[in-house]
Amino acid sequence: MTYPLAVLQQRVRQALVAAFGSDFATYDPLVVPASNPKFGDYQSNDALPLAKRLQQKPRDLAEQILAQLQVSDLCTPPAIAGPGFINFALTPAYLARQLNARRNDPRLGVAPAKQRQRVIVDFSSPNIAKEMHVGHLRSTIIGDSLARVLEFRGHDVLRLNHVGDWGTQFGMLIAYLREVQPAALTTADAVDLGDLVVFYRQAKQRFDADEQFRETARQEVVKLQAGAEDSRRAWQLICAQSRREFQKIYDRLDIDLQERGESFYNPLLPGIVETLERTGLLEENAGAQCVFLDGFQNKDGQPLPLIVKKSDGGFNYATTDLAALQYRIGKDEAERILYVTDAGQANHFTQVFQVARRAGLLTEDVEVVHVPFGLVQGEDGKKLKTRSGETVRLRDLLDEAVAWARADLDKRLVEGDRQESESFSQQVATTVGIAAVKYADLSQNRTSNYIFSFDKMLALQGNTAPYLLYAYARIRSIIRKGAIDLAAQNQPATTRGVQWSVLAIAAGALFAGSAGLYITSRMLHEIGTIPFLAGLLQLVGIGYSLRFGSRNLLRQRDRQAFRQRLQQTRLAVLGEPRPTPRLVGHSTGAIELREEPELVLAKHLLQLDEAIAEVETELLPNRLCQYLFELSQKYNQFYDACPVLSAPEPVRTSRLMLCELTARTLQLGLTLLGIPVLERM
RNA sequence: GGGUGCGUAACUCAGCGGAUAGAGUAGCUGCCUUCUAAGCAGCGAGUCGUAGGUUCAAGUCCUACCGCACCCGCCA
Repeated sequence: MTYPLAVLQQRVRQALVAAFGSDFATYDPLVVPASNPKFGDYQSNDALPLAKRLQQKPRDLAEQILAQLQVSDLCTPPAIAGPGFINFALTPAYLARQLNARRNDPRLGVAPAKQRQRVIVDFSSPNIAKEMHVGHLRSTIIGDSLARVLEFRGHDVLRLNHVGDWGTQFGMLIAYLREVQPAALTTADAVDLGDLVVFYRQAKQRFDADEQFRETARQEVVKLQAGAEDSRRAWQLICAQSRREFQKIYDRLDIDLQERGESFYNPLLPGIVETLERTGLLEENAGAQCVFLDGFQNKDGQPLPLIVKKSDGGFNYATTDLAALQYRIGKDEAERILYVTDAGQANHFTQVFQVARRAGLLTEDVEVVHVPFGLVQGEDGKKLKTRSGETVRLRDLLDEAVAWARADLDKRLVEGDRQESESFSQQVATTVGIAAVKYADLSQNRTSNYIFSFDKMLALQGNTAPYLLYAYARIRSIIRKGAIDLAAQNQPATTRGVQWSVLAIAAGALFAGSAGLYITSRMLHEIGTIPFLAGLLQLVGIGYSLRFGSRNLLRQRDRQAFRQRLQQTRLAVLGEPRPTPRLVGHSTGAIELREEPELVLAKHLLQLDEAIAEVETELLPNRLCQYLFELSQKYNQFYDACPVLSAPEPVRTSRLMLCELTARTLQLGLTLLGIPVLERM
């Protein structure tokens, strides 16, 4: 099962070899979707650039390619047009065959990557003791989506939350904590994060205003780094409080993330400086240990240093990033590392990567990519600053999005004279609101700045999540009705649906099983975070890679089980009368395509792999959004023009199956964006 | 001053060296006795910042300039 574009590329390559020799065996043909539907579905541009190389006119070359081209099994006879384009139009029979072949494939024909890689996606990364705000939204949402796509393609993905759990701000926080709430140093849960944010501000005020306090704070950092018991305890307390609050956000957003903060790399920092010393890169400047960079200058044209050890003896973030790189390559065995952070850090990463290369920490076989995204700006076009006091908290943003969606739903319920349960309304509003927030972010090219606006983000028309979810819900509605009819006609009553009691038992078993898995995987994880024990494990011969693999397996099964439970809860809450039988397997009919909207929809369904492949290589989730939006548009056009349930057989069954494939494609795509679907809305 | 990114319809943005540059919003006009109208069909809207260059072909690549934003030695 291969997608049309890949097949055509292959055929063009074969034709080129036949026409011009084996030099073209490794040539990458320029086959692309047609620029305009009137030219067909795909076009080859290969004749044009070859004109120079082969000293012939493009149209003549096109003729020769055409003479060797064998595509009669999928296209109408191709035609040469314009200066030398070759246009392809897929036949309805081929489209139908391809779609039929995908009906029982959960991957919808999207093949796993040929070369599976171990990929680290470093994203989200908020700072401890601060609240997550809109600035974290982009990293979190984009990073999650990229990780999902890479996982779907079969890569071994490690999602790391590089939280800011270390650094000078902790000196300030601990010093202040010691001053105003000494009880917190000994009693658990004496403060909560709501207070902690205020607490941070107060500490900062104190820090800015009082020279003496600044000195105390500095000493506190030294004590913490030296491992003083009570300082460490205060630090852990602050981290734990913060972590709990972050987790609430991640749960709401359905983000799976493994915390491994900056402090994790602390033991490796002196080694990094030693390595730099040994490789002769380290220089002292004004009391600081630095590496002077190639191609970076300061205002006076002097080489710019990357400081790895401050004059006060402390390390800073560049050192931590170098250590993290070393660990991720050496211990995690990463082959590709993605850093999903704002574009403002581009310089920093270029510098760190440069030093890492020169020091031999980073070798050619590892790909490190800074995946930048634009700023979150206010309506005034200025950056939304953390300390402005005007920054929108993520919590509030999500609340507001949900409230907005709820108001809209309530209005629709009144207008449509519908009665729905409170839990239904809550479920729909929550899903739609959060989906809207995610989609608004993902659907934009991440490199451009993002003008933050409730109005636009939560608009429920146009290229938005609600539009896609609505298209999905409409399809499911048809399928429910159509499938039930089909069942009444064709199926004995005994096979109808699943008993709720059976479901309940299954859910219970799943829960128990996954809890067990969770505990096991958690233990393995905890062991792994203690370097000594991890080393011991290696000694016993388990081996790091084995551990990594098994943990991922467990995590994946764990996740699947959780998702299934969630799905069941959703069904129950949404009050669906009975589980919807899948069409696949119920019907002996096949997809046949006659009407134009059916063909247009079919062709688009067969471009899913192109969209996914683009996200994987370009790391731009907006390409997938664009694909899904166009798919929804094409489905809605089909919906308008082609009645499904009232159509005579075999058209009815064929269209029902087309609906089902569209629904599954939408669901898969949205899942890869981190957005769940709704059966009804 | 140096660096990075951006500049496309009234607004928000897509755009992969290829044929006549696309969506969505907002505005206007139609379409619900028929599968969910959060929908569909239609209309208007452009010197792709400016000027050069590379190329058979440039919104896309290169150079310069203009404008905006961000980064630039001990924060991350």
